[in-house]
Amino acid sequence: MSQRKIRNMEQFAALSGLSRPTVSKYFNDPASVRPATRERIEAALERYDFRPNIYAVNQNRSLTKNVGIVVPYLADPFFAEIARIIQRRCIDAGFAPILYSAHGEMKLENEILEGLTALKPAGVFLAPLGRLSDRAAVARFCRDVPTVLFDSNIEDMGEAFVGSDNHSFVEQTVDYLCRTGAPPCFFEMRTPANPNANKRRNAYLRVMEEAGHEPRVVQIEGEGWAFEEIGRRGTHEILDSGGFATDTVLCSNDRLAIGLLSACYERGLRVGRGDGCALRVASHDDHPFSRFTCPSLTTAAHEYEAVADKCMETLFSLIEAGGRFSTRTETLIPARLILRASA
Amino acid sequence: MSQRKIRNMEQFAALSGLSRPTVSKYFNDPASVRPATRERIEAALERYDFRPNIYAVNQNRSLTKNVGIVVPYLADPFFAEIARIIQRRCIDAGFAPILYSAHGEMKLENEILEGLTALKPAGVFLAPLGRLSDRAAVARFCRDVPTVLFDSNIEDMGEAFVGSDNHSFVEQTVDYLCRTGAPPCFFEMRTPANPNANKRRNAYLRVMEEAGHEPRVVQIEGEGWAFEEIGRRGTHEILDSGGFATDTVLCSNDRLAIGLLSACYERGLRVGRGDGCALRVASHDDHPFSRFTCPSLTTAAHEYEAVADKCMETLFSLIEAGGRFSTRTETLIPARLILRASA
DNA sequence: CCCAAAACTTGACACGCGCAAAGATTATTC
DNA sequence: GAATAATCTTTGCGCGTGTCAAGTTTTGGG
Repeated sequence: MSQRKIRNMEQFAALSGLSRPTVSKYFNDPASVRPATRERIEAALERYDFRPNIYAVNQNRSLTKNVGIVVPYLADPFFAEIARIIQRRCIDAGFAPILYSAHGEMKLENEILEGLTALKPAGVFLAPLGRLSDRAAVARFCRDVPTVLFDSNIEDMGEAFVGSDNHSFVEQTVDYLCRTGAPPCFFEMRTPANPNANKRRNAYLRVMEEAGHEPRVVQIEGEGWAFEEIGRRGTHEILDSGGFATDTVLCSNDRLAIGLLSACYERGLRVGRGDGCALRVASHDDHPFSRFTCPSLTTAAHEYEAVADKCMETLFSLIEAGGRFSTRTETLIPARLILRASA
Repeated sequence: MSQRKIRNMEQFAALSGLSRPTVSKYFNDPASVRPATRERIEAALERYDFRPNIYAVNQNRSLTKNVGIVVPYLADPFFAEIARIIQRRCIDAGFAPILYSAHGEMKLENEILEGLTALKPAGVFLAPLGRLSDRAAVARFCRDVPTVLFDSNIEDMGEAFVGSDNHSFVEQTVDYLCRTGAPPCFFEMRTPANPNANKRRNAYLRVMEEAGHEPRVVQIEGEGWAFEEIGRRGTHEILDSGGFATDTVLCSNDRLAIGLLSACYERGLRVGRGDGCALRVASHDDHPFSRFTCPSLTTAAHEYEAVADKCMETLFSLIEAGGRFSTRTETLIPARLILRASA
């Protein structure tokens, strides 16, 4: 490799014995130049290791190759995992994904959206904070940037939504629990940030009624994203004041369940479906750690890959459609029940 | 707010009744213009909502406001947490942090570094993969971009290193365990990806010898980043073949410990320091979930905030120094012992 | 070998802003 | 109120690439 540094495409074109416009064409679409020409460029590319200045490139483009991925809380392994998969898909598709986390704060989400607008991305995957989102700011963003909402739906916002079929999640866990023991009560936060929580509660109510069981919802207090601690404290409070109404608890999500299991352990309460167990616990999400709780957690799993694939597919057609869909589509992906030791 | 869209700074300057260079000065440093002028610009800003085109801005700046943050595996909550704090600090300091995860793959780490070079960042925080890193690629990157290594040290690479004082971590856990019961054996992966693992083993050997105890290292097989599963399987294998040499186990890191605790639970083996407990377990990192394991995990905690602060401080002085330090500094931050139920 | 089509070169303008020099206008100080 | 400093305006070049039009060369088919 030559030591000499290439300053711009002009120089590089000269070194490869071609004109700058031809080289420019190549970088925009390698298939648009004659094979022999492509080979010459690629040979030169190996020797001189030149990359077009992305700032100069994007200055004239109205549409960049950037794709934004915005999640509400990256320290939540569920989002880390889904972001990881989407990001990989973007790279494989030739896009430049940029990952952002709002860290649970509205202010930060707004800042991210504003900064992202300035990047002129080809498209954005946005999992909004939910209840804490600044709806006006999100709406403004969706107006300016082709956006696919995921995980957390906000009505009429973005060009499409890809998320979980919460009814499928709850139906499967409730069905299983009812089939194998007492009907579950439903354990959740009173004021959840995420709209999925409300959908899950409603699904629980419906499924229980359809099955002829009396639904019982247990709501605990707590704000923020420290779900495990909220679940742990809430469980202690419930156990201090008489315990759960049934011996079967269905948690709104795995992180609450992790806290619940932790509290049960602290009290010497055995959880599981065997003899000597005081409680059965199930949940939703298949959080990466739910395999390692004590006992391991029976849960309804997201189809991470399917969600990511559907997201990508949706964004592709959105980009091809020029950034707008005529009608907003909503895709809900069903769950997969995973039986483990807790229920 | 006027509906009319501002195309460029020229237009915006006209609308605020000023010249473009003055407005340009304002955006580069609001304090560099007269207060009266600033007010006029900010008034116009509220009415017209203009932002300089970042691509045009960065094209001419030799130094952008971008800061890269590269971690080896974002689905590991430890990295999610440290990245979160650093990112916030960057924003507060007026930088534009961009977060990347290599997802445990060398190929991806290389791609990230290449793409990051093209962004001409003011500086980069890099936590390399470690053993799996392409040393030549990392070296080349560090040559081109002002880099502060963190978490995982690679000799002589980057302008500075900020990480954990692994000796302090191990010293505190070993001391505590020896003081309160049997000296621990050391539980780790045979071929760890992260250099900290080796430092911890060496520290264990030294501290044990200094205390006059015989060190015992237990190594389990496994590749990749699924530490919990590796720890769980490894523990089962050990328990199948006679068990640990002592009733006290010190894990190299919390994620292995989570797997170990999971395996113990599956076998009905009680962990903790009370009567009827078969095993004491301690570890290192204060992983965000170690509070909720069963039992909760005694561990040596990273000073997340201190590490992040030191990282920022180092990058600031690096940027001020023009991207190069005359001598490479290494900062090691000691641990804080956190006593919980497992030991 | 000729001819049309395809692919290339040449030359030039555009993008939006940083930056610098020179002159004009304000603020500050004594 | 004059001298000085600070700030602003005007003018214009430069950054590296996209893109276009016109002209030139190469390619492939008959």
